[in-house]
Amino acid sequence: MWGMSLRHALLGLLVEHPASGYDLLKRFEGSLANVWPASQSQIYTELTKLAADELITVSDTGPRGRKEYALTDAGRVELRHWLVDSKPARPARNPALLRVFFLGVLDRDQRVAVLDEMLDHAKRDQAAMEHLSRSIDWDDSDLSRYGRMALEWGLRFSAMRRDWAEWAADQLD
Amino acid sequence: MWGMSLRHALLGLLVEHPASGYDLLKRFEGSLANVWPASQSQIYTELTKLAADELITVSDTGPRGRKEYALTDAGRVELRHWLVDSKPARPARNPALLRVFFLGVLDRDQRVAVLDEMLDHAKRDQAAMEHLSRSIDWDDSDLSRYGRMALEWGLRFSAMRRDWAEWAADQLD
DNA sequence: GCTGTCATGTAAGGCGTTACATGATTTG
DNA sequence: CAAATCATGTAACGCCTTACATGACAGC
Repeated sequence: MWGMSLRHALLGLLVEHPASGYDLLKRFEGSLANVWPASQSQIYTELTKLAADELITVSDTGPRGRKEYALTDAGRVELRHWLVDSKPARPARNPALLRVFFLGVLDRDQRVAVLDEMLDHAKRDQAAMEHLSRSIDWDDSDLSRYGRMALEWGLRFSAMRRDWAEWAADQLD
Repeated sequence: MWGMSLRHALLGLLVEHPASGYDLLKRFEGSLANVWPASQSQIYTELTKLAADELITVSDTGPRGRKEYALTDAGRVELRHWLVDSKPARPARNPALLRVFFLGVLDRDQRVAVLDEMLDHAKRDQAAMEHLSRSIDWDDSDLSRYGRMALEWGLRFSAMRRDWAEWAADQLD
């Protein structure tokens, strides 16, 4: 029962208005990509399953086989349920930190290079998020409001990684 | 080619001395669990594959079918290669933040509850890591040294999440 | 002798990635 | 009419989780 967050991301995006798989795909390429990346094939597959489970329905069809999906009442219930009851996520895998663990295998120059790369990465992410912050036109919808909150999380996270990488590089005697 | 970090975690742990699947499992239940959780079945399966690929070999056998694995030269090369060349990990999925995105679906009390839960979670993680920090006997090995660096990352991360959750709760009303 | 720990292995099923495959419609 | 975009769907393969399954050895 736990996990399956793609389902809930899709349900969440359908709260405001119906959308096609293609529309939803675009949303996942935007700000959502930072929080929950999803591929085209995954989205279409999951939409089919959601429809089979009657959490969404095809509300309209358009040119080129376009199918617009709308949330059902059951879908809305499921989304609320997940929002309220989903238990804390277990520790995420962190490939970057895993590398840090084994830094002792490398020589000094290589260690410095690894930490530099992490620093750069953090800086680039921060820049990207600041750009995102400026490029999105924030209206006063709920998604804007809470999307901004999520973005602030990302900004603080990047800042933390930046600070840590600087501190860590300092620690290398 | 990218991904497959469990392999490299296992190779990394075998750098210092040979170990059995069971030994390695214990390591994954300890500090490594915060960075790269792995289950028993996964570890045994991956060790078999690593042996088939000749990155490790069975260096000794013991009672109860115990098999001790040691790193081969090829394994050491592969580990170094991964450490130096593995490209930045793409954005991790973040179920907690995904919930934040859709907070608008809930009513005020429920929103507060979600953010409170995130705050608690961050506090608990921080306490757990501080406990870990005290309970591990840090020697002057590489793994201790860089393990401490990774732990510092975790502490800063928890602190950031704590601060963010407090800020976000403030934003609500 | 019983219990706990040591010790390894396999199978089913879900989720994710990449790649393949196809075709309609709009726009210049 | 050519190219870009819109639009959906399927298949193969890998990783991870959960559960099942088995048995040897040590200490009491």
